Amino acid sequence: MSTGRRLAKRSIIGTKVCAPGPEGLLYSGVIVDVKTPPSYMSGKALAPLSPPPPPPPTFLAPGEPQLNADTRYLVRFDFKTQQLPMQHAAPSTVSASSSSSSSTSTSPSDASVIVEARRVASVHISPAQALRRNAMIKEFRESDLIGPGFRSIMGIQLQPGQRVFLTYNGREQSGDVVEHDASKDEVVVKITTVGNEEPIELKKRLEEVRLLESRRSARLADQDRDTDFARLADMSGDRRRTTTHSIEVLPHLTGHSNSRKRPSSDHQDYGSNPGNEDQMVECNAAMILMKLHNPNGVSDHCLGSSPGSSSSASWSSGSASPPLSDDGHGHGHHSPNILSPHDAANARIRTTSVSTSDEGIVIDFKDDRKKKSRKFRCTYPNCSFKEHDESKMKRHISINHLSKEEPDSGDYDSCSEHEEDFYYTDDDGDDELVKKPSLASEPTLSHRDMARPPHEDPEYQKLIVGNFKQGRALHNYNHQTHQQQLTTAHHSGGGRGMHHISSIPSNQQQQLQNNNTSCTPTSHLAHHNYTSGWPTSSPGANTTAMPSPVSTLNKHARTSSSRPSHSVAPYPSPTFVQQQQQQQHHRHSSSSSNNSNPVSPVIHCNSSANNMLQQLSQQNVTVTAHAHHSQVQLSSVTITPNYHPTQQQQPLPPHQSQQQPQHQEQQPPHPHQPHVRGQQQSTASNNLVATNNNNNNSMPLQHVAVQQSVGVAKHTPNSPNRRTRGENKKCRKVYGMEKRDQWCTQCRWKKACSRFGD
DNA sequence: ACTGCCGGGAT
DNA sequence: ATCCCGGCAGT
Repeated sequence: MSTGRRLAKRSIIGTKVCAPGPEGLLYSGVIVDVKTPPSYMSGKALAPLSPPPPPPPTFLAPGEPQLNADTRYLVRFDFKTQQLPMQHAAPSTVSASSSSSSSTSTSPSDASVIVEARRVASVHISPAQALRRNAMIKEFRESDLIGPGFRSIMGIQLQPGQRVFLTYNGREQSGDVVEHDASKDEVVVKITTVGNEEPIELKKRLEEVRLLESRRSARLADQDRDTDFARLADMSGDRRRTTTHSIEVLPHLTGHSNSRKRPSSDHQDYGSNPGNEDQMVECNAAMILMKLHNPNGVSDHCLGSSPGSSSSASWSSGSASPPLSDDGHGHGHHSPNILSPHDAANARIRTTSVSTSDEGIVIDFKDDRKKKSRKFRCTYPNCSFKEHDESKMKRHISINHLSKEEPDSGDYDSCSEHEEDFYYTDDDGDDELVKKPSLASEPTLSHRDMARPPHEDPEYQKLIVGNFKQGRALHNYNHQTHQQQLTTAHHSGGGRGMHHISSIPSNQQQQLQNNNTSCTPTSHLAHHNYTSGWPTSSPGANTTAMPSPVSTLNKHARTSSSRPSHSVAPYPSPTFVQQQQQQQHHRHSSSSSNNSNPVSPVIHCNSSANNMLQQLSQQNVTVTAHAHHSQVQLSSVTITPNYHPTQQQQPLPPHQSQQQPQHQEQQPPHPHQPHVRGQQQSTASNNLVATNNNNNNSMPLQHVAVQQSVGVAKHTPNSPNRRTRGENKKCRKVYGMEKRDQWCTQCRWKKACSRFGD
């Protein structure tokens, strides 16, 4: 701002808000100044009459007394003035006069419009300042502003054409309001999705749309961009499809103009790299990865291991937009990621409704030949019915076990209720070897679950958790007869909720997974394969609740410090760990509500780890799970491509250091099972390694290693040796923001305090 | 939400 | 070397 010093972080100045702009629309902007009542003069008279305004209160914290209803906020809109149908003259933008007289009160409100031709009389202006010169500044009352600390979007009547942001497919999309029916709380938003020329219209509730773009770090934005290969592939053309707005967004909105923005070390900033070479490099890398995952060249689900990415990146790159992760059929590998939503949707539906057992990710590797030879086995307790025809199987379940009336159509595939899916399983011969009861539940991860990083979208999680709870509440009903085998000791809602998933129409599941937009289905926590068919599941496998690695992703316990003063908590002994596991077991896995990641239901499942491993094994990845030291909880998961065509994983000795892929001679008929169980039950091991070759096609052996390292000091990849947070007072605390110049240099630089450091 | 501070970019 | 800031992670 006007002071050379950088603003205090919590100064209200710089806050991003939305304010009414031209045509009754709301535009984003930044508070650049606050005028408190004493200095406030009538907005209309402001520009011409007032003397040069006093320097703005630089360190004005929100909530400070002088902020009251009379306070006026100068908001600099993010768009450029030239683009506006407003009438302030462009010349004024270059006038350095502080009394720019060109400002006219053109807005419907009493806010005055001025153009920032600032008191910065200095000769030199930075590019950023130059940019700002084009910005339009208006003055608003507090009540005019929408944003954090001001009004919320609720209660606002959105005008058609209003630019809004919403979460679509797990990522932020901008769109334009087509219509807002406040009475129905329904906002129709038109968005243009990548890879889809046709804008689509979504119905959202008001609370689901945002006026401001999410405040995401440039890095995250990069990550988002960079790892979305579908998007990349589509980016050759016009990257920025803008909709009807003619207002050009300032570059900084899109994260490109920040001169300080560091080019991410692990992510190329394509935004600033118009030549697409880097994109190509990364695309190629992605292709290679995918080939690694599936040497057969069959199009693969991109589980998303971005090259060189850290743990979080690995997952989040899986954030891979929905379209790119779904279809494994027949696209070769030329552009596996480019799918029309239609295709993707079909694939998804197909996956959800057809695959019932060992699929999830796996299904996509199966070719048609495979499918033809499939056999389905009823998993309902005490029923060993087998059937080659899936429809018949469903019919069998429906009629015999679910006591359903036969639907008119008799077409179980198109039936919207897929409860039957829950009670049968793919019974391929080779599957049978693998599926011992102890292994219990089938992989419940559709690869979508794996690919999508819900932690990236808090809204998404919120929604789903909410839905799950809702579902739990709603579904205390007639399924109890089918529950017996689920959990004997603890019959709380978790199991029921899980169970319930089976009755969710696959298209809804898909929609939920995919899109948290309008549809609000009920409970979706788990996948239909949740254990029910496996009454003899071993206790250990059955209830090892493993909280979602995704939700806690990338949280590394800071257990080591370069600081001597830092006391490192003793790691729990392996026994302790086991006790923990058992406790959790006894507490019952219905603690599903504790799990914040309903999207990867495998986590909730019996032997969920195994399932996940199975899934991941198909991806030829190594999963490294770092557990929090005090719980058996995955604190982070690292997935790395791990191609060992001729080797398999072997269980790690408990003391073995983690993150070392272990190998084992290939060829045990069904290797993963005993190993996993052994580990889980007997061992007390901090490491859990599962091997798995349960793939039904003849892919090369792959392995998965999940290493639960309990209590082993882990460092965040980018912050090894991070010192623990000091207990002592820091300059900030001692002096406060007001006396920042009294801080020690380190504190000023956001470094470890050198004055009060511990 | 706030805060400490690391990593790393800019100058 | 200094300044600055994004962002992670602990509280």
